[in-house]
Amino acid sequence: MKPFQLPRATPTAPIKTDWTERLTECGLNASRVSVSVLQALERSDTALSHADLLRQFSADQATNPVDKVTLYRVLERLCRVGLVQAAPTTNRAQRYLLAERVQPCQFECDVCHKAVSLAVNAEISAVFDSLSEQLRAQGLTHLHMTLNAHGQCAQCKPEPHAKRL
Amino acid sequence: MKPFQLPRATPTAPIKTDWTERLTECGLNASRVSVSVLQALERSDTALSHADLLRQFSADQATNPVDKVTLYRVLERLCRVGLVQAAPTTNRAQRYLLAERVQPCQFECDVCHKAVSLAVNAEISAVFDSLSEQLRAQGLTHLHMTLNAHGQCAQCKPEPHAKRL
DNA sequence: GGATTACCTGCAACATTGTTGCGATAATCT
DNA sequence: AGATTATCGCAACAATGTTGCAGGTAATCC
Repeated sequence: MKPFQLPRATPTAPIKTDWTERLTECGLNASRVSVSVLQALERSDTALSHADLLRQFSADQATNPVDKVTLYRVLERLCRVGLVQAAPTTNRAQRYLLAERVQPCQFECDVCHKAVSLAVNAEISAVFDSLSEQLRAQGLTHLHMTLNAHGQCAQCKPEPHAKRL
Repeated sequence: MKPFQLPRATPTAPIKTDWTERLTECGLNASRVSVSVLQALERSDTALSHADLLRQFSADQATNPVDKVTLYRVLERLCRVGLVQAAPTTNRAQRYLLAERVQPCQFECDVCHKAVSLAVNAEISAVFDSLSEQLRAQGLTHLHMTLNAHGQCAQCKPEPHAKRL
């Protein structure tokens, strides 16, 4: 199984990166680990897994050690308040990215787990908007919305009626 | 954390349930475990996890024993050929259902992982169709497409500017 | 129909990912 | 500064998924 990599995130607007203030606004403490995680996600082009983040932190272990359990809890908190978004993959590895950078439309290969971003046109935006409304009407706080396609990429495509694979 | 439950699947058309034939068409053997899994998914109203299926099979262990590794591999095969669909959740537990029963639009609460199905209207169908085309153009075999919204349900909604949660 | 080949199954051991409990520490409030 | 409460870190654990390999079963070839 080839490694999974989310495509580059392309933020549409500049992100407010005063993490101390944003954490406070969300009712969280501006703690060392929380801020470090947000900064790491901000620096990264791609969505990062728990393991990725842990690796980064263990690199400068002397200056900024982070426990794995703490990291899980920080990520859970950041997701809960909506600053960060978890992107589940069929890979079973959770990946995290700043909520502002969520990719709305993606294709993921069920075999190799490669991801491809799809173009977002006006129709899709309209659908997202109308669904947002439907969600609010049902008392659901909608933090983000994604459209995911699954299947096989060109490399992994099976011959449909071959006797065997 | 409350247990996660996918909503009832509502197939739009009757499913062709001659699993032996369908497996053969896909280039797979109509083996005991494969057929059992497909039948179990067919019987079930909801998407089933690997653990759910294993529990079912161990109930009639004498007649139909299934190894957990075999089950993982069967599910992987069925997903690969597109008969079955894996539905990843933010829960980290993979759930499986017949591809024909995939729910296209869902909301999942990031806190309690409860899922709610959303109405599919003509606009959404149109978007799905246009994306299907875009996928084919890129050499991607599109087996299914889902629109997922995440956030907090009414029960789990945080007070936005409260001092603490 | 028997040999060959590819597919499928089961067991054991292992790897990865995430969780719980609890005492210690650090951030925030007054 | 002192009280209060969120956050952190460690250890142990739980759940989920994977690899390697030996053997079994089904499909194909001659």
